[in-house]
Amino acid sequence: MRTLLTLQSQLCPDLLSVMHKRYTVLRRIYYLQPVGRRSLTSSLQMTERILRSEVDFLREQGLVNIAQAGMTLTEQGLEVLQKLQPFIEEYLGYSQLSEELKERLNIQEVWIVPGDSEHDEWAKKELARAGAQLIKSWVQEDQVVAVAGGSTMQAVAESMSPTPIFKRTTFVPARGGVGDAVEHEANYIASRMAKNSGGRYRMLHVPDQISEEAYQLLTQETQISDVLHMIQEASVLVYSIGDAKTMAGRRKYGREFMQLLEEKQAVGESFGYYFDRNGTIVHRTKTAGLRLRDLPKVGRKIAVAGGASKAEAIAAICSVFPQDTLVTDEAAARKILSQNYPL
Amino acid sequence: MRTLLTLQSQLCPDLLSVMHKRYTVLRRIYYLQPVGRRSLTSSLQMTERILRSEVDFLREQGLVNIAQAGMTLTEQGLEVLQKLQPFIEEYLGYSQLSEELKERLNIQEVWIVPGDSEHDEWAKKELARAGAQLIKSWVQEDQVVAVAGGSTMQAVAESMSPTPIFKRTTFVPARGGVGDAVEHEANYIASRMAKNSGGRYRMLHVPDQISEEAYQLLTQETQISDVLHMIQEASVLVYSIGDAKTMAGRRKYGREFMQLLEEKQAVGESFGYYFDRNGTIVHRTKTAGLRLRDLPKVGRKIAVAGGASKAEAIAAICSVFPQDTLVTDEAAARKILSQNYPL
DNA sequence: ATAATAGGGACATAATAAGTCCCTTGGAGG
DNA sequence: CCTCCAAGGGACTTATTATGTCCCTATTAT
Repeated sequence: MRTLLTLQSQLCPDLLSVMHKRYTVLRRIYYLQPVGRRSLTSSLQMTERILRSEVDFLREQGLVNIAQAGMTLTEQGLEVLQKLQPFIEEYLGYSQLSEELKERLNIQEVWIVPGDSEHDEWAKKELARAGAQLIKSWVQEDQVVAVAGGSTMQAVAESMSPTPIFKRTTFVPARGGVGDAVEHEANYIASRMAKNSGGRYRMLHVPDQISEEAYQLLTQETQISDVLHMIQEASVLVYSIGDAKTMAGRRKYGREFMQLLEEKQAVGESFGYYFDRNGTIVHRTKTAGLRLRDLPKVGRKIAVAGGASKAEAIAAICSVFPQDTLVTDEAAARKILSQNYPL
Repeated sequence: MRTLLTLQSQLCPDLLSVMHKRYTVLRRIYYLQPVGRRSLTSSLQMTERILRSEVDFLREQGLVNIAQAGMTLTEQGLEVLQKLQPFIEEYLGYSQLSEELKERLNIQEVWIVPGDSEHDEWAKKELARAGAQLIKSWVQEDQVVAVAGGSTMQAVAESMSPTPIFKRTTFVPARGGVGDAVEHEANYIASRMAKNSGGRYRMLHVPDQISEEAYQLLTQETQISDVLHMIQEASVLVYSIGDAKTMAGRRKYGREFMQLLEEKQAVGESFGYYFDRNGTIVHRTKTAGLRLRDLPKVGRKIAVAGGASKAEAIAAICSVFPQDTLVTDEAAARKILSQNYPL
């Protein structure tokens, strides 16, 4: 069933919102029947005229009965109401979830996609698609978008599609390479995003783990300092959140490093910063790029992360710095809400 | 799955057609890609402007890629196309079916609802709902609607909903009682239709099987002759089709009558006329009301009948007199098309 | 009786869809 | 190398639809 709803949300998103609106009207009539137009409008917070058009339509379809005493559901209307309920709940369970998450994590905006992106490839694509759409809706001309690395970010990059605005958008890596596989490196992802969206990109080639002297020298190169400046002026930051266990398996760092993370109880990582469940930074990768203190200047910070195993890390990063937008999946959302992570 | 589509077809039918339209565009692009706007318009028989709006939307959703060389599907677009296919086929399989039926039976208009109304209560309601909607869309002010009897007609009556036009509509039975249960009698059904639609009704109380003398006397009563005149001036006739087997079980006629029907190979009945598979009338109930020779004067004749077992009867009645509208279900439609009933 | 609430009609206006025409660009073919 | 065709895209007008606004009449409970 989910499939149809998901497909429709791509092919005709209005369909679902209209369906939802009419369903809401139906349900409200059912609860209050017989009810007049005026009380319905105030109850539904619609303008009277709009409500009236909807009601006229519903009557035309034979779903509501409209008489002197007020409106009532017909037998058919009741049937539709009842049979539609599970679908609607599925459709808007997420918006309810997202409301709860917003409050719980103190985030301005939360998008939730169905499923578990950790185990379901389709769900991961949905997550990425949502992220890509969000970027598209937020970017304006001549802005810089800083992107982090990781497999989720890669999926986002592949979901980008061209729009005229992107022609004047520059994608930059939030930080230099962090020792991942090439296709997960921020540099690569910035380039893919630009490729798929029709935008420009700049790379930041600063090796990890170099001496302080070498670093200072490098950052004086105009090629590099230019990009560094762009990064610090980024209007949008898009990043994902790694969880401790996956990090442990993937990073090429040595055993001591893993022990350090374990000792300090790191639960997650984002663009090179490792944090514990209280949101305390326990380690930072030594590489050039966006620093924590640059974040307040970034206009929009979009976190894209899903899967139940990342729940703790997602919850924790909200304490690291104030989030404004989170794109996640149902699995992570429910896990976060079901557990009492510290604020 | 069917449920969601069915519900949506009630709650937001126009949006489903939008979905269909976009799907068609997607599919055509897939076949012809890379394809230009002009060739698409001629191929899809849309105006250029409309096609353009749709394509813009699809690009916005990241489903099509739009480049100098023409339009192509994105990976996502292909995915949506493929996953949506079964749903679309389900949604419009019926319109294809109805095209075939129109040609096969030489009917102007055919409506098909999902399922088998013989075994599925929900399907029967759908059938009735479609019938009721059709009546609603055809009736104009101050017209007379003649209705026949039967359980299907009863369901149609219960699916009627009020509309201003019905206030000036009169429902009359097509013929007098035919010895069925009260709730299946044409008289009762006319009254229920009027009740549920907000219209007026007149009854025709002429007993079956009375002597010729008594009949002549009765039809001179103004009460009765008035109604008879109304019937003969009916603008819309709504009737169902009974199949031989059900008739055998339900009628209260004696064994001789059943033998007669069997002898003459009757396959169906409509408003008192029994016919064989060639469309020859083999018996007519002796009761007052609409006669076959009145039919050409009736503006619109709507037959509502479903269920596989009625397939033969439905096919046969098209030879009895020219049909213009048939409302049936998937089961009957497929059965009719799968068999070679005589023309 | 009367006040409150019901639905419904009518019309202006805002928003959006659709029709129409023309432009620039890139590539295939002469 | 040039020409021409078909590609997408911009810009404007017109038609259609949705919405806002205001007011009317009928019913019903007090």
